Amino acid sequence: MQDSELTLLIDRFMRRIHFALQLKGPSFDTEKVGPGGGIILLTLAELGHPSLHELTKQVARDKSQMTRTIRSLETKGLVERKPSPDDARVTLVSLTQAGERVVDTLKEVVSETINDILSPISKSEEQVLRELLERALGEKTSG
Amino acid sequence: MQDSELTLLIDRFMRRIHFALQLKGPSFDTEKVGPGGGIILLTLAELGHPSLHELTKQVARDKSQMTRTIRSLETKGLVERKPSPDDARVTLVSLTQAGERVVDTLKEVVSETINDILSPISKSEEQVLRELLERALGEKTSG
DNA sequence: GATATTTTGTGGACTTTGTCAACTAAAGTG
DNA sequence: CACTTTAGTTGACAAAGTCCACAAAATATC
Repeated sequence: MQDSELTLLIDRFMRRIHFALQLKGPSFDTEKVGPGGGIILLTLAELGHPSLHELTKQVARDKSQMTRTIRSLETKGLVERKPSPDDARVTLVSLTQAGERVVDTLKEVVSETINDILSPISKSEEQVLRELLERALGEKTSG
Repeated sequence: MQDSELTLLIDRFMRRIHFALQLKGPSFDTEKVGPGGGIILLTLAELGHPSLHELTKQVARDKSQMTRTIRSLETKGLVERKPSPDDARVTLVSLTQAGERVVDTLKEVVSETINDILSPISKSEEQVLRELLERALGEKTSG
């Protein structure tokens, strides 16, 4: 009944990450993808070659915004789009090699940041945290 | 080294809540405080009579934005501000009775929403989740 | 198989948030 | 008393989110 607390915790957590990354930002975000672009690149690395629609559902953003974000990433040469062979309506999106390099940097910096923030809890607890969130979100628990 | 995943999970989690609340929004957000206002009201309920500065740090938002959000909540009669007796620079903020009623509604709706989202995990696991986040954020673990 | 209806993606217009820098006034500091 | 720091406000601008209408392909319905 007092679970609204959890929302505040999650919100604060995300903002902590956001703030910390913003400080480091200028030094690593050479392509200026920003937080929005970053999350999409990382998600793309996870999904492989999703359609715009799948990507939109996964990151829970508005589809019109997804169109624009992807276009901006495409302009920067970090992302590729090609029509699906199966369905002429859908566009498949994937990382370019340049995009993958950016993802590598992102992963490193984000992991570092998260580690700082999570320093008060142990590695095994961190694993528990991740597992719980995955289950709650209905994602693979197997891996 | 692969902790960037956790960022994506947290982001998705928050967005799930955001989306779900947005659907319910019109039916309960009669004062139109929006997500930003809501988080601040809930935080106020937690903190009591913080200064603007304390509130800003807690929710990790920009101080200029805090000024504006609080003003808009004040205009709606949900929040009160009075100068601190100790320090003429600081403004203390607190909920009005109307504000507390809004908080009650918010808590209820948010809890409901969270419960839906957290249905794949058990109550005790939820407790673990909260405890871990609190520890990570350096908040009271005692209570 | 011509006609709705749904799905996928795009574009425009607008609101809300976020960011940055300048500025006032009160404390604190030497 | 000058000098710096802190709390809060304001303005201008950038980024994200929201809504709505639309086009084209796929699906469903008759």
